[in-house]
Amino acid sequence: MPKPADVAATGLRASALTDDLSFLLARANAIALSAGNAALAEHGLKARSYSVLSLAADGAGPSQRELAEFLRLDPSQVVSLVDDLQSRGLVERRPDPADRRANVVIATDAGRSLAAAARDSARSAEERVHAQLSADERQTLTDLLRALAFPDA
Amino acid sequence: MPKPADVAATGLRASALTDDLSFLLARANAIALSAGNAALAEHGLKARSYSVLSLAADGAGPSQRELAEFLRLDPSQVVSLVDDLQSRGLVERRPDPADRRANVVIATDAGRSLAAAARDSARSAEERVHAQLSADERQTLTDLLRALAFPDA
DNA sequence: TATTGTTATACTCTATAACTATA
DNA sequence: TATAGTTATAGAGTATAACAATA
Repeated sequence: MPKPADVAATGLRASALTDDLSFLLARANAIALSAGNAALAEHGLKARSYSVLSLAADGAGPSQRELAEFLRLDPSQVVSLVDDLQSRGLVERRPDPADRRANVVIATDAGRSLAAAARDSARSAEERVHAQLSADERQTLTDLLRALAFPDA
Repeated sequence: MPKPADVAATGLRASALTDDLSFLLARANAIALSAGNAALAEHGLKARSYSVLSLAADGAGPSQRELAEFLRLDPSQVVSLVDDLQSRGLVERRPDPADRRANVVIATDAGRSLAAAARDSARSAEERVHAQLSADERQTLTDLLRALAFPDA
């Protein structure tokens, strides 16, 4: 006998929203986000700060404007995310020699090792959340989502 | 020659995040959400209020608790969403005869026709956003996302 | 003139706890 | 004792505008 929660959900699962790609995207994202945030919490990170740290650790040396664009954040939000990471000694701001208006954000050694540890936590949480998909299905999903996430590619 | 915006994104597109299912989910959702909200604005709705109205119009007669669960919202958030829709004459709260603690939320005639109009707007916006996917790919994506969105199904 | 980063501000969303009425 | 709805409130996230430094 299903719990009340399941019964309730079952009743609405025949609704039109269940075929709505945007709704499914929102719900799947909410589930992944809360699992991800829970997994990252032990490292003092959230999805946002993790993604900034991860990009800074990747060696591409992104400017804050590039981070804002890639993560779909307002530049002012990037300021406070980088402030936080910098105050914890995880990233540095370096003036871009080619454009002195711009700050290049680079992970410190501590930042790189935290990013690696956080990535492991995030990945194992993700595997738990997506356990009902086969490896093939997960790959297909990743490719399709990438097409939506980067339409101009 | 690509615009600076494209160049910037291209630089980061080789990053590890680009293979991260949770990140792609977040970015695709952000894109779909902003397109959806823009399309729904002409009806005085947002994604949240639209989904509540849509479920109320579907005839299943959900309680507020069922709505909260299905939409992954806190019950107190559902209160204000229903308050707003009710004040505009789009839904009614009816006490559930079987459990007088519970309110069943049902769309009025005006609510049903607004829901239908809003759904058309939302769907054509969605088609624009997802134009680079074939019908087959979109169906595959919908099925895979449904598995993530409703893991217990 | 336009752009990068920054600050300030207001607004929305989210999470929590407490209360009431029913069960 | 537990649950549905409600209220209040604080915190996080989001959006906007304005400014200094630089292009």
